[in-house]
Amino acid sequence: MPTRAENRDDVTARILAAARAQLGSVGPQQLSLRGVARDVGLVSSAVYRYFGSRDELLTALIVEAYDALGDATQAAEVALGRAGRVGTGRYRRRWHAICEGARTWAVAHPHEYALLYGTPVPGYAAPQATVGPGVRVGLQLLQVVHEAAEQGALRRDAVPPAAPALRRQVEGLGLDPVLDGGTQAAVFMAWAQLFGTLSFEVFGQLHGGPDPELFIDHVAGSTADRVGLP
Amino acid sequence: MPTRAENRDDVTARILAAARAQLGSVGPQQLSLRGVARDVGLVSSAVYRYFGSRDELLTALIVEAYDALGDATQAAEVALGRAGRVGTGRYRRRWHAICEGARTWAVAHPHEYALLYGTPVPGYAAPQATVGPGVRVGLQLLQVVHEAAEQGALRRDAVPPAAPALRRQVEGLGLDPVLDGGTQAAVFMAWAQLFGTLSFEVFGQLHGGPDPELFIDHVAGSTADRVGLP
DNA sequence: TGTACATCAGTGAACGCGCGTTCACTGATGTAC
DNA sequence: TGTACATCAGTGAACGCGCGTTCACTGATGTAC
Repeated sequence: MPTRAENRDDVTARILAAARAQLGSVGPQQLSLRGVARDVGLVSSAVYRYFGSRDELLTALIVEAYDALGDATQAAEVALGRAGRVGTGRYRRRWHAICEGARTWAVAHPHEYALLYGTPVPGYAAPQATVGPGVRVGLQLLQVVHEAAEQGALRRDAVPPAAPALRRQVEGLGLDPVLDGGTQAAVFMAWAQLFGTLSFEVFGQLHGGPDPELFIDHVAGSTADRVGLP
Repeated sequence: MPTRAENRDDVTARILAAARAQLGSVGPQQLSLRGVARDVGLVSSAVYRYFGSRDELLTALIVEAYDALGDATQAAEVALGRAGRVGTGRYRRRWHAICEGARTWAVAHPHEYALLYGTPVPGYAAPQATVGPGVRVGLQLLQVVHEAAEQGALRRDAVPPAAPALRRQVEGLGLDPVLDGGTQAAVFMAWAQLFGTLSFEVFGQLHGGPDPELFIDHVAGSTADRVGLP
């Protein structure tokens, strides 16, 4: 006999699952609260016991999706095992694992990807709660470079020089006390490169261009160079 | 006294203008045929004399927007005048002009930008007509590199090496007979980097990150390096 | 130049749809004494 | 342990909305002879 609280958690999870499933076949803008309610077997108004509005449901989905993506890339890194911890090129292997893990997730979940990196849902203002999960992959990339720098392994000469104004501005963000602004800017660039590439693939801009699988590997390798990974 | 054909062109243009204007305040998915009709001062069914369906109207808008973007970047290049034709760094100046022209347009027309590079409109399959206009900026970037190569000015040692499989695949696309696959792959990367960066800015992912204006300059410079521009 | 007919733009009503959200309600689950 | 009351999940009807598209129509613009 489930307690009330247990039941509540269960139904909440089922609503989210149904919403996630709906994103499997339809874009974020099309996601309808009534449709979700139907799939769960609830009357539409019942959903309001769990989420105050459609926007709240969307926020929960966004956080969930960011976390799923972050989990995927983290798992890809962890899956390297020893190869990610020791030996020449361990930083590059981790970097590659993150990039390819992100691609795998994006291709497998195009609508969830669109929810995160596509056109913002209109009238929806991303609340603070989505910021943290939203930068997980970026921080993960930064972390690899950070560790390489701590080990003195970073090849700073491979990092493209940045204008002083940009360096100062980026350093002012206080993201990483170890890395200079130019290197941090390179990580930002790599981050935008990664998701730009994924968006091109998922949104169909790469049609008639390079093969996505070969291409992401090339992208990972080139960006690894430019952030100075050995 | 306008002839019938003139009138038709005029009304078609007014419908498109109203749709474009609607994109100024609302995303592509929200764009409604009835709303457009209202703005033009027509009854909704009258629009069907000009566009067979909402999708046809969308297609026309997409082509128009791609062309507006392409015109903007081309104009930015042309505005360089002599500086874009002679002297050391002329290729880099053109490359910068294109990147910054694209950013200016994107920031000024966020919803049109979203129409082109955001989440694809659901149920809408981009027809052939959008392919040509859709690659204008990419081809423009390629052209700069192509000309540099023809003048023997390209620094191929600055281009990151690409895996043979990718080189072959890209060369098989038959886009440019002068440039090797590795260089073409670098142009593709730069292209994805540019629009990845713009999407991050327009869609709000760059919040709390690098200053967009400083950043796009850095992006343009770094990508110019990596495609081998002198 | 004038007439007869065809073409076409625009109207207004209607169809059928799905949406988010509110509200008064019922009945079951939990809590306090 | 039993009773009285409070909390809460879920119901079903309703509100008001805007949407894309179809259709028979009117009246004006064009064309052929």
